[in-house]
Amino acid sequence: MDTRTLCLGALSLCDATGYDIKKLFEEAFSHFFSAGYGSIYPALEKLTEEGKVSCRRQEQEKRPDKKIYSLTEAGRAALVEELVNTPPREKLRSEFLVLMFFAHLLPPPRLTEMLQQRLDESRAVLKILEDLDRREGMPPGIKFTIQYGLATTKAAIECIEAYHESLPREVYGGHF
Amino acid sequence: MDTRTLCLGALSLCDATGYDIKKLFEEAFSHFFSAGYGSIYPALEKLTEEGKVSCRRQEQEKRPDKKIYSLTEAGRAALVEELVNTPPREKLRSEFLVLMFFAHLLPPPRLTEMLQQRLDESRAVLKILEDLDRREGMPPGIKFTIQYGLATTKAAIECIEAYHESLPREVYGGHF
DNA sequence: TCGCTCATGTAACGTGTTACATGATTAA
DNA sequence: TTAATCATGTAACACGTTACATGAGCGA
Repeated sequence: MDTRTLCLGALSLCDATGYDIKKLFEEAFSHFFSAGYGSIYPALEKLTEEGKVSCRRQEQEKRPDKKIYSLTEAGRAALVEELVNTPPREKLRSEFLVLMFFAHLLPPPRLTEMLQQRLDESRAVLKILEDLDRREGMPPGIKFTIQYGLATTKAAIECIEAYHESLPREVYGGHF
Repeated sequence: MDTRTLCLGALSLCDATGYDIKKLFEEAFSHFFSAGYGSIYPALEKLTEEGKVSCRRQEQEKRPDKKIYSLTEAGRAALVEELVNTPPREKLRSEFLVLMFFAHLLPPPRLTEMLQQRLDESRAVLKILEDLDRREGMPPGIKFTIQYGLATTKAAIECIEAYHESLPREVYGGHF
C-alpha cells in the first residue's frame, strides 16, 4: 500500500488539496502512516492521469492557486479494490529499540537523553490521539485506530518509565 | 539507520554469516527491524570494502562455502558512532490500521477475516517474544526491547479482541 | 517424494526521503 | 523581525523488496 492509495483514501473523506492531505496524514494517520510532499504531489498527478481523481483549480487572492482534488467513481472503485486485496500487515521500524538493544555500547548520559527524547515524542503522539479521541461522530473503524494507537502508545510509555525506575539513580543523575 | 548498521550490530554480538544474520533479524530483531538477503549480502560486501568487517572463508563438505564475517576495530568504532548519532525514532507502517480506518468501505466478512489474520500474526510475534523472554543472561537493554515488544503487542491484541467483542455476532457469524 | 534447511548472490523495480526553489500573509 | 502558515512542486539520491538463479542434504 503506497501513498497513492492513501491519497485516494483521504479524498474519500472529502475533497482536498495536496497540502490538506499532508495535514490529514500528520493528524489522523500520524501513528501508522506518513508521507511527505515529495510523494503526495506526484501521487496526485498520477492519479489524475489515471482518472481516479479530478482536479479543479481555485484561484485565490493573496495566495497561490489551489488545486482541489476529488475522488471519481473510478477512483472509489480502485480504492475499494486495493483495500480488499491488501493483507493487514504491520511493520515497526524502531531506531529507538535498535539503540536500546545495543545500550551496552552507549555512554550512559546518551542513554538517559535518548529515553527522555522517546518519552517526549511518545507523549506528543498520545496527546494527538487523545485530542482525536474527544471528537464525536466518527465511524467505529476510525475510532478503533485511535483506541489502538492509545493502547499501544500508553503501553510503550509505561515500559520506558518502568525502565527508568530501574536505572540506578546515583549513577544516572536521577533527573529524568 | 540502515541494514549496514544493523549488520555491524549483529556482528558485535558474535561472528556470523549473512545467513546467520538474517536468522538473527528474524528472531531477536523481528518486532522492530527487518531485512532480506537482498540488502544483507550487499551490505556485508560494502562493509568489507570499507574495512569495517573482515571475512574468512570456511570450506565445508557437502555444503557451499561459508563466509564468516567478523567486526573489526574500525567497524566497532563506526557502529558506536552511528548509534550515538542516531535519533531514537520509531515509525509504524500499518496497512492493518489503514484498513480499519476505511473499514466502512469493506465487506463485513473481509473485515472479520482481516481482524483474524492480524490477531494470528500478533500472537505469533507474542510467542517469539515470550520464548526470548525465557532466555537468561541478557543485557538489560536487550531485555528492555523484549519487554517493550511484549507490552505493545499485548496491548494491540487486547484491543483487537475488544473490538471483536463489540461486533454484533448475529451479523458477523460469531466465530472469530 | 515433498518440503525444509543451509548458503550465496544479482538485477530490476518500486518507493520514499531530502533538499531545493518560490513567495506572500499573518501573528507573536 | 522572526517564525509559522499557506501552497505547489522537482530532482537526485538512498534504500529496500522481490523475483530469480543454483544446488545439495535430510527428515517425514
